[in-house]
Parts: sequence; C-alpha cells; structure tokens
Amino acid sequence: MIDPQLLRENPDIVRRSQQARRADAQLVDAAIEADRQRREAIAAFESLRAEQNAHGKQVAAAPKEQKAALVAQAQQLAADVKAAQAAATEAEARFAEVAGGIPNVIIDGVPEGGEDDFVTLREVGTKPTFDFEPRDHLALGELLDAIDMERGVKVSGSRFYFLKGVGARLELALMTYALDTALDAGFTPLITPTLVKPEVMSGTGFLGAHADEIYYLPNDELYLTGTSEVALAGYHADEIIDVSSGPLRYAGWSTCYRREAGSYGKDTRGIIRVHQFQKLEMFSYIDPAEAEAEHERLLAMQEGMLQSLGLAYRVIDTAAGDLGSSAARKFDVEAWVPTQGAYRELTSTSNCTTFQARRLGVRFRGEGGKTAPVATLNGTLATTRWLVALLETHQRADGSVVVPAPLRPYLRGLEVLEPVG
RNA sequence: GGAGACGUCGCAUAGUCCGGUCGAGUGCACCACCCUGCUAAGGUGGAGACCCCGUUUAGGGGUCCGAGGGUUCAAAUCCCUCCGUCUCCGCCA
Repeated sequence: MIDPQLLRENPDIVRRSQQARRADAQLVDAAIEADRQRREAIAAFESLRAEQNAHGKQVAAAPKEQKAALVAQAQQLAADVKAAQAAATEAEARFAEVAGGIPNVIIDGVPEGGEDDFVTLREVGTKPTFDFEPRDHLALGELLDAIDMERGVKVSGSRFYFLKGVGARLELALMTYALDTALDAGFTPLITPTLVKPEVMSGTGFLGAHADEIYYLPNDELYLTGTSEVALAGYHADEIIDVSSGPLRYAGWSTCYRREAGSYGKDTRGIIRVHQFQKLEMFSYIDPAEAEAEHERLLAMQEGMLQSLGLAYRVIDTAAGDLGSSAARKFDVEAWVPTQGAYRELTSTSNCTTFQARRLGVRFRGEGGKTAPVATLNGTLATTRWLVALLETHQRADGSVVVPAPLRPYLRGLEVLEPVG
C-alpha cells in the first residue's frame, strides 16, 4: 500500500513512478478521487455518530417519564447513522481497492522500462575457460550421481528432481555455509512455515499480477510460499517493533514452491527452473531512513558469497517495469553459466521501503514516539540454483568437480566430487 | 474427532449474570517530577492503537474489549457465525 499522504500531497511523484513502470498513471487520479470520497463519507458518519452519542447520554440521564419520548426521537437518527456508517465502510473499501492497485513508488535512479531495460552496474570475476568441452550441470549431476531428474519426474512430474548423494550433501553444505555467513553478520536464523494465510500472502504483495505463480490449497485456504520472504514479512505483522538499537535481521531457511505457470519450454533441462527448491533468505526490518544503506549491505553480502565460491557474476539494477509490486528497487546478482554462455540470476535483493510494512501493519516508534511504518528489505543468500553455477564453473575434464574451499568443512573435508561408476 | 473452560487498552486481571453511571477499574512494567544517601522504597502526575477535521500547531471528533454479523435509542455486557488458546478424553505420527 502506498502512502496515502504522498498520494494526496505529491501525486506527481506517484505518476512518474507509474510511467517509469509502464503502468497506468490514471490510477493515481482515481485513487485521489476515491480518497476524497472516503474522507467525505467518514466525516459525514462521524458527525452523525457524535450527535447520537450525545443523545444517548441524555436518554440515560433523563427521568423515566421523559425517556419514551427521547427514545422515539432517536430512532430516525439511529437509521441515519447506520446508513452513513455503511457508506463510509464502502468508501474505505473502494479506496483500498483502487490504491492497492498502485505498486510501490520507485526510488530515484531506477532505470525506466521493462525487463530488458536493466542497467549493468558491474561485472566481477573471471569467466571460466576450458580446454575441453564443458558439460552442463545436469550432465555433471548425472555423472556424479548427484541429480536424478528422471525419477523426480516419475514421482512428481516435470520440473521435479531428486538431489542424491553428493548432490544432496552439496545443497546442504551451501545452505549451511550461507546460514553461517548470515549468523556472522548478526542475522537471527528462522526456519519458517511454508504454508501461509491469504492475508499474509496478499500483505507481502504476491497476490497481484503473478498470483498464478503460486500454489494454493483451497480446502485449507492456505498458500504455499515461493520464498520465505512471505513468512519473514508476516512475522512481525501488526506489531510495533523496536529498531532504535538497529534493524531486526532474519535469515529464513525454507523450501520454496513455484508453479512456473507460463514458462513452458523455458529452462526445461536440469534444475534451473523447478517447482521446488531450497533457499536461504535475508530479511531486514529497519528505519526507512537507513533502507538504502541496508540494501547496499545485503547486496555486498550476496556478492561476498559468490566471490568466496569462485563464481563470476554481474550485478544489475532491475528496470522499474520488472519490479514486483512491493519493490522500490531491486538488484540481481547473476552468475556466469558457462554452457549457456549467459548470466543467470542467482540472487535478488529488493528494497520494499514502507510499502510492504504499511500493508502488514509493521511499525516502529520514530521521533517523538510517533508510530510509522518500518522499511523492509529482502535478499537471497543461497538457493538450489547455485548448484548449476558451482558444478559448471568448477568442473574438470574428467567430469569431476572441485569443491570451493569454504564449502569443504561442510562436506567433511571433501575437496573433489568424483564421477560415480 | 468428542467434551468443557476461556479470549478485555505491553503483561496480569476486574467488569459480562441484571445493557446506559465503562469516556473500561486495579496491579506490574514504562515516562516525568518530588522526596530520600545507597543494589531500594514512597509520593504526585502522565502515558494505548487506528482514522477524520485542523497549516505537519493548539485543539476537536470518531473507532477499537479475538473477528464478523444481529437485536436496541444505546452493547465489553444479550443473540448468531467464525477464529484462536487451554484442559480432559479418543485416535495417530
């Protein structure tokens, strides 16, 4: 939910944001009008209610013989109050619907346009070169007996897989390494629920345009989350939290579920795009004044992870039109995938400013003890997809794969993954 | 799954039987001041969230007793539905 005050006082900022996103700018005027009608309806109801309250006191205080007359007098008033209240409720709902359709206002500097209009901020590391024909991650996974696609499909259908042996161990090693990295940075680990209520799902902004990406269990009215961000954002919903001594930082470990509707034919080979994977997600609740600095910190942690694992990558500043509805800015870190000759997204970090917190009712006490929505930020620290870049980058001619040094302690010292059979 | 109890402004509770004096009392915790020489105690006062009007002031108004409906001039209080918590029983990882 955008800030109604910003909408009222600086509509041009919101309009410009809509234009940068290639979204409907007229929605802004519709929202302003809905807000005006809402306040008008509230004022009408409240003055009637004040009258009714005053009258009620008279009735209570009146001697018995006068009560009947006073009560009769109040009947019309009661009907008016009821009607005015219904009108106010309706006007509020209408405003919420219109204003709720406006995505977060982008931060100055975010590139305008759609998916292809991102700006590359930097390229880091050396792309690996091979004096042999490199195998793709699935070929390697099969050689190592680490990935079993066929049986995944047999058991659960397309885009499902088994991680087996060193594959399973490698994923756990990566996740645990990421968790320790977060721990060292002061994050509190959370293993989160992966089924959440509708209000949490919509509060985090995932039930908008991409609702068909999400698994839903109608019998239980629960959604399967595509990221632990959902549970992490809902964690402090409707709370006033204390961020005066620093942000609240969480590292959420969860399985993630995505329907991948509309991605037929994309990335059908291997585990690049799957229905189920593991992810370690960072999440910060922070004073909005410090949000952009926190965003840089999360990005630095992500880059540190890729660097320590010997992966070449680039950082992109996602264009406005490609942002989720809650994000005001998003950086993606994309790793070089040798057999694709392309950079592929390994992490993403979004600054949701106060947009998500306003919808979820997460507040803090600012100056003078006034409550105000906090800012929320999220960012990936590791996912199953990283295995793709790790296997392909560190492969050798014989199909073995060198384990990057930081992961070795998590694999009982294993330095090389060797082909099986 | 069955039975019962309960859900009140940070925490703990009073109030609900019998609707209006509840504009929600009290204790603890919190903040300010006063008093007091010692790991404190006592006194006085203050303090909630959300929304609307008002120049981001002063101030005024409204809403909030788990959620949503209903009855009524008037609901924490009466009625209905839902959600949650606890206890016991049953069943089962």
